[in-house]
Amino acid sequence: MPAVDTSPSSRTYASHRVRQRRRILESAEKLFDERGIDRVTMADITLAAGIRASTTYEYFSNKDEIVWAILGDLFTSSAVGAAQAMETGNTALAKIAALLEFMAGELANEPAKVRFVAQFDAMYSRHWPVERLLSLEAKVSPRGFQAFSALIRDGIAEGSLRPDLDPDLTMHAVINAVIGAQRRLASLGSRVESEYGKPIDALFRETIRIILLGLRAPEPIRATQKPKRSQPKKKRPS
Amino acid sequence: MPAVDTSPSSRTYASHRVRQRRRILESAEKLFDERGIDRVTMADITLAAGIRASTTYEYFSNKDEIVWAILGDLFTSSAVGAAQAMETGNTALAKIAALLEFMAGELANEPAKVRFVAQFDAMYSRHWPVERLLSLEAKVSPRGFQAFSALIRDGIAEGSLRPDLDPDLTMHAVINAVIGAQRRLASLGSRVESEYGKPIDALFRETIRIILLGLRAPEPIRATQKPKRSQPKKKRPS
Amino acid sequence: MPAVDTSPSSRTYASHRVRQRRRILESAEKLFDERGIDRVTMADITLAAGIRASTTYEYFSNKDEIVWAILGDLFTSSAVGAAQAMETGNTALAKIAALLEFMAGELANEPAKVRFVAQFDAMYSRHWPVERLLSLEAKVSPRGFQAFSALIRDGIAEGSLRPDLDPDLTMHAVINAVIGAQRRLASLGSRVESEYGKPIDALFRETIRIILLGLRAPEPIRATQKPKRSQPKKKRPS
Amino acid sequence: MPAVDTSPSSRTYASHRVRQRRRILESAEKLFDERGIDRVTMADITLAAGIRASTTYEYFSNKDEIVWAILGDLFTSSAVGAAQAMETGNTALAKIAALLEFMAGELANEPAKVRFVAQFDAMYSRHWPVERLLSLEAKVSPRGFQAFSALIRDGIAEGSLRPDLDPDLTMHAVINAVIGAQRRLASLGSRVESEYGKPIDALFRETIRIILLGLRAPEPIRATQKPKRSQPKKKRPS
DNA sequence: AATGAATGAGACTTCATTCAT
DNA sequence: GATGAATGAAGTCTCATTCAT
Repeated sequence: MPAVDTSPSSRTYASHRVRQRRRILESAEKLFDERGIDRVTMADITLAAGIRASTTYEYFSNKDEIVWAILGDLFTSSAVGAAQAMETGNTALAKIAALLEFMAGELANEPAKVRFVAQFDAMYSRHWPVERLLSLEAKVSPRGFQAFSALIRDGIAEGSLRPDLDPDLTMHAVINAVIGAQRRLASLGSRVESEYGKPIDALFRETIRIILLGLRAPEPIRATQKPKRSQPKKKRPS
Repeated sequence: MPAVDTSPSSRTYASHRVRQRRRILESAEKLFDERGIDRVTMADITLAAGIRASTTYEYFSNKDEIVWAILGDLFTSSAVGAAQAMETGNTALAKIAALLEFMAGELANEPAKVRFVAQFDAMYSRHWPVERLLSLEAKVSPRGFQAFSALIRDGIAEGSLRPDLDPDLTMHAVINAVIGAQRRLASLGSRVESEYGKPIDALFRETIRIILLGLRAPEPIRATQKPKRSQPKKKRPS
Repeated sequence: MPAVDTSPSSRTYASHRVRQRRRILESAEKLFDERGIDRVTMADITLAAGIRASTTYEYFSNKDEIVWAILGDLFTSSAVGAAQAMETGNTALAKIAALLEFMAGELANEPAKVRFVAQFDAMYSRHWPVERLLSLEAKVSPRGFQAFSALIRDGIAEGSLRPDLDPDLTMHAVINAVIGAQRRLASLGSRVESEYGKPIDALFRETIRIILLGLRAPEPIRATQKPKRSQPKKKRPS
Repeated sequence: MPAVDTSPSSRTYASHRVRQRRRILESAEKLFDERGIDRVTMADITLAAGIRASTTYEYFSNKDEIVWAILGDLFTSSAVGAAQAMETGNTALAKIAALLEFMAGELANEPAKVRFVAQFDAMYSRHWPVERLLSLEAKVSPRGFQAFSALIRDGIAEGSLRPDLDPDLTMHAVINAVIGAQRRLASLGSRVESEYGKPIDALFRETIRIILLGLRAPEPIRATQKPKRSQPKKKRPS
């Protein structure tokens, strides 16, 4: 991407195309969230974008391409954010905490995006061409999930994580659970508060806290000393 | 399938009706899982059930009714199973463990059912009449979620759960996370193994283990003794 | 019709059949009026009659037969009433007045019946087998419309009707106009009052009055002078 | 039809659209007349118009819209014609005569249009949204029916109409009767001649003649003698 | 006599997509 | 590059009617 004259110079064909494309994607994303992907028609999308249905085909060859494009954007920004978040931690536990915290942020700030991926997972992930999904994920987290095993191993070695964790299993399980929780909360939306009586964010952060408690090494140091006072001081990790 | 006309007294209109209804629901459930609810047509369902499209309307007034009927059955059997499971535990922690274990069983034995509910949550729960959902849930768990708060309180009192848990929050967070994890694994299906390299069941049980570790009171006994030997003995809860 | 045990003895098959048949016809007539003949389904009719759709076919071989049956009843009772009414008059003018008055009564007392025939005229009379219609009408007014010509001739002779009327045309024109007016008022129903600001009955009687004024021989009193030359000169207005 | 692409500037999208729309309406009108509104399907209409069923929905969002469009056209052209006709008369009686004559012309020249409105009145006017009907009528005859009262009053004042007419009632009654007669004759169509033995036009004109005779002031000329006592005595016949 | 069940035939409508302008 | 028009293919649902019980 060598300085595509994105925003500034705007009289070019190229920049116009980019803008139109973005408008279509934004309309689509909004509608997909409001009504569900399968309940949105091409006409809905394009009208909301202020163009005519047939024009859309100048930008996307069909509806699926729109879904893929949105998905790609979402994956990318998620992956970038997650990677950045993990850089902030010192210990393995802190890295994991930062990752989960990043996901809490996504849920709080961009629930629509989370819902979109939730839809995709539930409805399409099993039916759409696997190769394409894989290539999307590969682009996003190049080294795949191998890094996770190393992370757990590091944490055990440095003493921030429980020693009895399975390096090849734990992190996948944690990620899956947290993503699952995040998407479920996003999907239920306002129904969460009306049914559970608690704000979404509080629920999600409690989930994170419990999971981190489950990962953390059980008081390795303090064990030799007076364990009594230990808990009261404890604050939510993260 | 030797005895064809099983079920209640056959040959009656009523029993025939029940059987036909069941056939339709089974066909529908299978197809919904295979293709996604919105990608299944009434004609698909009825042909799979061995009847003609118009006949279906003698049993269900429209497609949504079929979805609701399946959903109702699923909710009911889940709720019954969950309640039974929880009766087996002595401590609060054991009850919770039994509940989560029940969900692991669902995932392992009836992934299609789990996937169906996952679809519903992601696609329809926000768009379908709320009242109906609520009445369904009310029928299923009459006392709603109040019991959860009491459970946590009991656990703290009896010493099986961490004392710093929030009785009104924790259990909701746990349930949400575990349901989220369960449904996500069910939705991803075989992709889990090909991407994570681990069987679904192992991942889910690891999730359960970590969460229970996070809930459990931190080694109240060990504090007075030699902590060294403690972990080796530890077994997965459940 | 040799004393068919219609109402009294009611345990017979025959009487049961007659009652069921009547219930079907009554339900149908009501619904036809409420929704329009083509908008009523067999299921509607039979459910309203408290029987099941398939049972209807024990009484009427199809929907059209129901329409014909209702139509036949209506024609018959109208024809009988009209004939009776006309017997009351002494002069031709009085007979005609009595006939029109009878139609005012129908409109006031049985608007639903009038509307039904209006529907039939507008929608079906041109499309349904003509022979059947004719045979229905023949049964109803055996001598057809020939009697009308004689009536006008009598009226002219006796001096109650204008001498310049065309015996073979006038009465048909009058009947057509009055039936047209009657059915239109019945069809418009409550819209008449809200648009014209006058009750249906008042409008219809004014119509009758004007027509009778148009038919009546002009000023029998004036006969004191020279009546001979007056009418011959008259020409059609307009 | 030499010049095919008549109408406004052809070749434009707009003009094409107008032409297509007209073709659809013409096909529909024809079929509605031939078979009855409810017996005509969208497919019938579109095929008759030389397009495909789905194309119709580019022009009318459903069948009802087609009916309304036709109705609107018919109302408008009728109202315009009626207004023009009434301008030709000098006296009130002449105006009324001109109006009725205009309706005779409609019946003779455009029976299909008359039949369409007859159908609508009988079948739909009571069931379709009243507001829409009213707005249609309002557009057509802005001053509504108030003008009619004035007309009768004028006629009485100038001596062309009977002095004992009710200004607020008579004209409504006349219009209703004549419309009723007109539509009935149109609806019965060829059955009129075969049953009554008289051509439609003759019957309708006889109706007009009688009504006008009923409205006209009785023999103003004969006033050469003693006119004073004649009218006051007159009472409603019947 | 009554009716539950079944269904063929179709009606209306939607929508992604193509194509000529 | 944009778009009006057109449409095939499908989908949901309705209903008069038949038939076995």
